[in-house]
Amino acid sequence: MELAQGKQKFIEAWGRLGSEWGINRTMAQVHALLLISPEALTTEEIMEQLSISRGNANMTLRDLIGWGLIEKQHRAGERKEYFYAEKDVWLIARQVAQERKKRELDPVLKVLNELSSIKGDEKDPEYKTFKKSVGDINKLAKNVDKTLATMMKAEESWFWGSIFKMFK
Amino acid sequence: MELAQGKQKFIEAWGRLGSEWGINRTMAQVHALLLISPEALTTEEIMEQLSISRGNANMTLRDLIGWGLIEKQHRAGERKEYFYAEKDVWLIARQVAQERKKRELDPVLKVLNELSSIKGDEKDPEYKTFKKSVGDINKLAKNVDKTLATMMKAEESWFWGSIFKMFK
DNA sequence: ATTAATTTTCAATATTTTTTGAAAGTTCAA
DNA sequence: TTGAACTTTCAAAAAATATTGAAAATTAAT
Repeated sequence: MELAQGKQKFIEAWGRLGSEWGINRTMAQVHALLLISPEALTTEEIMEQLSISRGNANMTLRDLIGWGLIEKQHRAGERKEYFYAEKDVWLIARQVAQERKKRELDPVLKVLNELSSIKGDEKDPEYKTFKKSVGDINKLAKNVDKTLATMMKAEESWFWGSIFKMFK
Repeated sequence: MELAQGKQKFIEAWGRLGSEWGINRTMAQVHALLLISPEALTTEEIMEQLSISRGNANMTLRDLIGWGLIEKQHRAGERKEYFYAEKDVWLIARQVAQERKKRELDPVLKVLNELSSIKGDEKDPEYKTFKKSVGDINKLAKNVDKTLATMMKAEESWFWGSIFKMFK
């Protein structure tokens, strides 16, 4: 396979994966494009390479900055802004984990905790089943939460090293 | 908070989380409803409680069966089908992990492996960056893959026990 | 201050995804 | 076999989400 073809495939695959996981396809594709670009790109170049509009490019780039995945760069004597992607994949993974934890897991944990404190008749099967399921999910979610928090502070080699030692 | 109110909140929260993670909102809500039901429910009851159409209920229930999260039950002398959700949360987590791995992670790993084998000029920054990023993502994805495979076979207490020992 | 380059905004439009509901299909007891 | 109970299908409609593009806002050099 040719490099140019490979790039296309990578951008497509990343976009598909993103949309299956609740991330806007275009956002994943812009990220993919920047990930494999040695140099920072301008909005113009991104628009052209992915055939998207200026408005779309602008909003998507802003979101990616919000996720901490890319940064704006300025060049002396130039008005244009350049965009460059963080290339450290472990850092990216932690960044995404952190954002999704904050935006999605934390709010659910809050609700689960509220729901865990509902009182009722222990003889009522409706109440018992509700309490059991909510309680179990709450415990699982807390474990996930703690693990993510640790992962966010960890070095990649240490993290996977420990995982695989544990699974040996 | 009342139990009835709590149930509503749980169904809503589960639906929201589902849609943020690429799972159809209705599917997550039907699953939530069944999770907190001590008894199996009929299509009719599900339609009514969630205010959804027969067609929607039917398709959603079939999907949930496909994910291995609920099962059909028959009752002697009755024509109607009843639906009952697996209540073991750890089993549910493993089931979901397994399905998503199969449907989404495995295809991406296949593409990444192909892309990793592309040859090119080591002096070309375009090639070098492509190769590095794809290679790094590939490694990370393989680690995730192995960890999920182990999790799928593991007992809950053992799994979290090991995780937290490791992070101590 | 002016202006040309560039970025941002957002109402309108397009696309994708989900849902509906009625018709067709199936099942089984009589 | 018939027909009532129930399930499945799927084309059409609705809802949700993403994208466009042109106008407005911003910026910085002169």
